[in-house]
Amino acid sequence: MKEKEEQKEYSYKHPHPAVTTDCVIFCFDGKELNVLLVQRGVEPFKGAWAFPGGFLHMDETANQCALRELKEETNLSPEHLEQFHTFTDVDRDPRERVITIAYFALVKKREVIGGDDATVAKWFKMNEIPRLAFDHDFIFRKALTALKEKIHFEPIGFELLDEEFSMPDLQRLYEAILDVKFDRRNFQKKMIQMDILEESPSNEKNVNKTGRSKNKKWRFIPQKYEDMKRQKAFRLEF
Amino acid sequence: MKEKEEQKEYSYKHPHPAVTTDCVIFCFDGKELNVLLVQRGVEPFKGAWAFPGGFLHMDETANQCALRELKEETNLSPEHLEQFHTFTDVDRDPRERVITIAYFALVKKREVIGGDDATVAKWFKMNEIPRLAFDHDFIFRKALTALKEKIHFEPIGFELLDEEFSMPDLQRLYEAILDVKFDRRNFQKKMIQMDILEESPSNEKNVNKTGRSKNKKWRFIPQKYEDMKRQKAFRLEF
DNA sequence: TCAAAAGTGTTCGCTATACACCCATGG
DNA sequence: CCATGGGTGTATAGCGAACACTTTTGA
Repeated sequence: MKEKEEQKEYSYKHPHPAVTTDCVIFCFDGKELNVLLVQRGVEPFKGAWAFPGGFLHMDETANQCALRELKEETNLSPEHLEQFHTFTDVDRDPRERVITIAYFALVKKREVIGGDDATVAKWFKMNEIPRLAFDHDFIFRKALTALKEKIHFEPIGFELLDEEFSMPDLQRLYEAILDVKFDRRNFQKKMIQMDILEESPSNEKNVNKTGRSKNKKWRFIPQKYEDMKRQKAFRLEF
Repeated sequence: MKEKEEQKEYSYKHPHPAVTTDCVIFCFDGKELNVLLVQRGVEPFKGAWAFPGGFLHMDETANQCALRELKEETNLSPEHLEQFHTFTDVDRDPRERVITIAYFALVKKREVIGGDDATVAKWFKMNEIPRLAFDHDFIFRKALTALKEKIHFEPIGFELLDEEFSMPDLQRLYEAILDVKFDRRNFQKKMIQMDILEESPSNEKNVNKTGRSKNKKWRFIPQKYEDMKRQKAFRLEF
């Protein structure tokens, strides 16, 4: 045993597990959900795909760690990371005892992604996701569940869309996330009466002879959402 | 520095945080929610009240750790522990870097509680909770929020009641947890039409001349809940 | 004896749901 | 030209919300 090469500088009276964060990042390509994966460059699971993440530093919170690793490995900086579960199975990492604090986030369309060093990062459509490293398959299933639950209570879906979007865009997004089909007219009615959207000014220019708009765009107004939330609970159900 | 006295036997190449679990345990005394606290016997925060919990062993999951500590410190063994958040503030423990995985659970009425060794454990009414050790005040607020959210989707409230309970009992429970007031008749109607309850056989014996029952009791039927859940989502809203 | 709790049904208004037509776009 | 997608309105049924009277219990 060459102890010199593997210097163990940090000692504790009791054993400590290693702690990592992992991020499940979703985007929407207009048709379906996509998920961001990075390809592992080192053992274990070298070559396999996994969620971006890494070890917690002693001077950062888990949230900061997740943001840092995400920036390093994929150049993404989501506005809002949501911690959804901590995974602690004893054997989930073959190297040593590692627990991981998992986050999910939604990012607009397909912002730039690029590895820092040799990291390869890539978007995967939901039905093209390969077998993942470690217990990341399990983490992914939990993330999907957490996302579905969350979107019932918070209008986080808008983080996936451009500032201006059409009602069918929004509907496709919700249908992709919740894996259901809605009636167009009822979906629109519900969205409008929630009073968190605003018509785009450009709609006025696109009125045809019969008085109907074409290619109608909407905007999500966070302030309106805050106002609405104070009165009644947000509840997105169909 | 007397290194001998403080033997550091576990060494790592990179620094590792310590990992603990903490449990926020709720019970219902028929009128309001209560929370289980233990009094700390050692520094830091010696004498202060905190949630039962302790350090994660290397051969157990966080869930097992939470159950073990709970059993040791309070002699409780809840059927279902719900992990709701992991707290990672850098300075949340003055001794060293410690992150804690927090759980909440609901237990029936006032089952036995007793410390293992010198641990003092005690139920506190919601409005009589003292300042807590560490960041446990913060953890508590998060636990309450998590409980309220959870009870909208899962009929976990029944874990707090005896096998047989009256409708007013159940209503008081929900009112205590959600901090709202319901109309008796609408509450009962909603509960009944969810089709997860069953009348107690003893109700038949308690019918008076006018044909009404008195002291009517109900039971929660998990199987009915499973059946119902397959058809439509459980949604407890008023 | 009296006040508070508990058992029981009905009405109304809103909203979720189902549904049809016309126009625009692009292949 | 035709198929697909998108813009718009109405009718109905079911559920949530408001509400009153009587009996029982216990102070």
